[in-house]
Amino acid sequence: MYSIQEVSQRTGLSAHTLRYYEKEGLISGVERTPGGFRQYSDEDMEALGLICCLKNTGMPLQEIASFLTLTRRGDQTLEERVNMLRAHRENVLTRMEEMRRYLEKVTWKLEYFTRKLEAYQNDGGDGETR
Amino acid sequence: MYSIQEVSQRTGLSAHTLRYYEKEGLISGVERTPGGFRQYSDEDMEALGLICCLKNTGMPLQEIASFLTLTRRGDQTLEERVNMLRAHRENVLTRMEEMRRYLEKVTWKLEYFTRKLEAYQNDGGDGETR
DNA sequence: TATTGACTTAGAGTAAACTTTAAGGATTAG
DNA sequence: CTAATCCTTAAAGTTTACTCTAAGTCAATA
Repeated sequence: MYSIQEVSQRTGLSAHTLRYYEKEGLISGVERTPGGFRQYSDEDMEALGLICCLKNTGMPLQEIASFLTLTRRGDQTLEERVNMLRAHRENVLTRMEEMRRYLEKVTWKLEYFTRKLEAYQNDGGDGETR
Repeated sequence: MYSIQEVSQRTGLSAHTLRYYEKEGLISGVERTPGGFRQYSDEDMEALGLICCLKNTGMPLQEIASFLTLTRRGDQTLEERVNMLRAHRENVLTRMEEMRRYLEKVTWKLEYFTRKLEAYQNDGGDGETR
């Protein structure tokens, strides 16, 4: 079992954010000490791993919350979850491909500017304030 | 010369967004008709192309604005611009690699759930509400 | 000429994902 | 025991990037 601080360090999410995620329904059923402190189980950590994974590939928190709500409803929601993941995966692949194309253009621009800079420097643009 | 509607269609940015970008200093010096309507030149279109490119690779609008402000100051800012682009390119590459790793994990999860779903369906989970 | 529809501005409103604040209760090192 | 630290909730505030509204101006057409 892990305290909220430990979980924060392991996941890179702030304690604030962890509570926020709980409020938003991303995680639920986190155990508490008699004093009311959160105690995260390994299962919770597992779920948080998936949350980060989906978040970092651009899934909105609301959709992540839906996904994890389905997970809690058990195997009868497997098909829906598979569909969600499949759609998400396609989206990510599309975005990555788009990104790759845009990055190519950035690379060309960079090369163009680099050549232009060299020309400018060789041409006496350096420090010559005459 | 293009009207704001034409530019909107060509760039995929709404007319609202185009005016917003102007207000935020991303573009400037857009010509006007006697009546005050915006008339975008090919140069403006060129700049908008770069803006979209940088935006779609995740550069914040503020930074894009800085970049284009430097561009307007001319060749003496070439070095700074090259540095910005280089740094941006590195960031994008890093993010893409991170993305790739996260997507891999999503793919595993998807495969795992798919197998689990098949097992569930073959096991009579289909419509049997008994 | 009248009307439709696109354009103008300033400024308010929205959505997502936090982040901070306020006010106070619990736990632990010394 | 007590100070320091960590925890609690509810709610307000922040940032980014739009998006919309209101009130009015301009242009083309029937």
